[in-house]
Amino acid sequence: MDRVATIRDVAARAGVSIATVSRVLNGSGNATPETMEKVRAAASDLSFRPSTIGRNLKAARTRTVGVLVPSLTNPVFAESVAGIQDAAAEAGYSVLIASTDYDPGREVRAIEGLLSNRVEGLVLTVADADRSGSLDTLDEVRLPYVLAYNQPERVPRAHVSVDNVAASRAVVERMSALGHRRIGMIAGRFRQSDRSRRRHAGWLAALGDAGLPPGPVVEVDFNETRLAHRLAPFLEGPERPTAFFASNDMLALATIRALRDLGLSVPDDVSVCGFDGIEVGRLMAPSLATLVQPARAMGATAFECLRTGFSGELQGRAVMLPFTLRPGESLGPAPSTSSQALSERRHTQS
Amino acid sequence: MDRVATIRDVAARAGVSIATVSRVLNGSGNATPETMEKVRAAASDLSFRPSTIGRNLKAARTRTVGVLVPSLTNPVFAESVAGIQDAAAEAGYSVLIASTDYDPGREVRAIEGLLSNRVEGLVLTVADADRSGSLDTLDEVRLPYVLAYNQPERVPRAHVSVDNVAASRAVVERMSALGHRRIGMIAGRFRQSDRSRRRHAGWLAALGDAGLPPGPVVEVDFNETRLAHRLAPFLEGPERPTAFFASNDMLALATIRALRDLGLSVPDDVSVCGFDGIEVGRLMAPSLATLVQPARAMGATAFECLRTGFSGELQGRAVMLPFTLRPGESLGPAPSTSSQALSERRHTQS
DNA sequence: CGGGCGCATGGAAACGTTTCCATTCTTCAC
DNA sequence: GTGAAGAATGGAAACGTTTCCATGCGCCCG
Repeated sequence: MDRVATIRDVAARAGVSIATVSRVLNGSGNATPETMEKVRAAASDLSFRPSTIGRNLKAARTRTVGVLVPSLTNPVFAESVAGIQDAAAEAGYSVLIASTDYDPGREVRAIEGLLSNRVEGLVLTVADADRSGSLDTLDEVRLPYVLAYNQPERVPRAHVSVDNVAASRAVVERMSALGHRRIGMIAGRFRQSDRSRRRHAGWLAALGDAGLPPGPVVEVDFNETRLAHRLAPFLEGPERPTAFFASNDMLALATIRALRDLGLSVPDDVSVCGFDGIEVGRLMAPSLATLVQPARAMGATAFECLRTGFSGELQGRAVMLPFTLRPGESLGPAPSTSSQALSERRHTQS
Repeated sequence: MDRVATIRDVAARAGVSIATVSRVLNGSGNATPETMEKVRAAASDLSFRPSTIGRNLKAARTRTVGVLVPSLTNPVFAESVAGIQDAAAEAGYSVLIASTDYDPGREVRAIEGLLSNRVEGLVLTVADADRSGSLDTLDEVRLPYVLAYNQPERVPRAHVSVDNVAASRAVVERMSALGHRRIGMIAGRFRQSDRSRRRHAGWLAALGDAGLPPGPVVEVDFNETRLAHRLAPFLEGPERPTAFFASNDMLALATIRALRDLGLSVPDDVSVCGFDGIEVGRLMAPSLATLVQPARAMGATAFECLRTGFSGELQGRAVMLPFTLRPGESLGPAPSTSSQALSERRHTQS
């Protein structure tokens, strides 16, 4: 009696067959007005909700998509998941979610789980789309998927992203226009992230075009949050960078924090620009200059691609979303007499 | 041929019955070593993954929990979802997620969807746990659920939260100890949020205990991000507050931003303390002082309560998690000669 | 040497739907 | 009035599992 009502209960109460109940409730086939009325009344009395699991079994489709992200606590992924969510709800799909916390073991288990749940497809962001066991598995079982944020270089895989190289160029060009000549980069591990590699490539290319020498590159781990000791070695001497490009916003925030801890002012001594466009960046002081990816649209678009079968026949296709450069107080003009002013201020401050 | 393998395919390939395949793969019942070997080989050849949907239908349990949050893009919810995720993965549960974006219509649809998917229980955060149609629905169908963050006042409902009143008192006591005598509050709409009401109550009580008059209360909408015009009226005159307590961190950030826009310095002119303990608060300048809720543990605990049947017989029970006050640069001592210093600075700045 | 016991295995039902097909009944045209 | 067409409805199969029950077999013990 605590059991939830089944279609059989409804049929019994309405005095019809289960076939009729099904037809009435799904609007398929015809039925007498009074039959429809009886059925609807019975269903409502019992607060009957068709079991999607029974339905799925029969229909061999689940109307469920899987989502796999490295972390929900990074706003850029949270936002993209929200976009997927919106689009999925709109289309009547459910969303089964899993996060990996950058743990390969958890990643394969998560994929196994989603596969067992017979999701119709996946939207996911992996560390390295060129070298991913999980993606190989998906290819093997022929389950459609669309990558978000990833931009595979060698293996053709359906993905939605921004043009990371062009976007990074835009950042560097901006810095260059502001008078910066020595521009460093803080980047996620190249071996672990296709995005980081691409963004580094764009940085390097733009520097070349501008005739500037590449500044220091600091590779850091995803969850590294104390960067002061990593940056300190590069901040001595007259050749020190006046600007840093961070390969994502969390790194940019950590960088700003570290620079402050080291007694430097942002942007007076050193400018910082991030990549992602997280919203909190607007609220802080100094507000974060960043290359904005349309995160919500990224998720929504990825879902839409998936739903419209984009990755079935059209495998390996890519959608590039537009990016914009959001100005912010963390990115200012290069200091004019940088070396003196800086040294003095640091002495008085410490 | 593009079909995924079923247990029947495995049985055929191994030359045994489906019953045997099921037993071997589930480790239930006995089987000859060579039979087990054959079955495992066949399953692996076909990369067979038992369909949880077939399994669920039979077992009448889905090993799936539903999660409903107002928004995934608020870090405090994202973090709690991550905690649920962790605990669920650990326990072999899948997580079906839905977000409402503070839209009641979306909320009921989301609940309907989760119900149809036959989740075994829900962890959710609603606007007002005392007046929620969704919760009434859940009570009606007797589906176990545990609230996270919510702290219902009148209706007994299982929940995991911090003691919002005590926590708010702690904030006010801290402010009072720092010399603040006029303390305002920025709060989410009371009608829409039990948390906001509780935190307001704590604020009020603590002020009373300290013999301080209640400062201005500014009620704002959830997604209101430009607060300058709302705050401006309260920042004139000698009786203006020297500190604001914001009922959540997003509001605190918006408040700091607004104060800066109005030419005030945080914390030299006005202090601000938030509530939630979001991580980004640490990274910004000034770093955010905030009442820290253990968000991840909140999610994990809520899931655990759900799993262990907490809300079945033990309906209406509550778990209170410990909170801490995280100091931050946004909360400093009250300005000594506040009125003169402030007025002058404002004039020179604007 | 025979009876019984226990182990390995298979057959079949059940879970909650949808849907094909068959059946009954109405109705209309000739 | 008769036949056919079509509408309303019901019966039953199917989806992929798990699990109860039955069957067959080998072996041990008396």
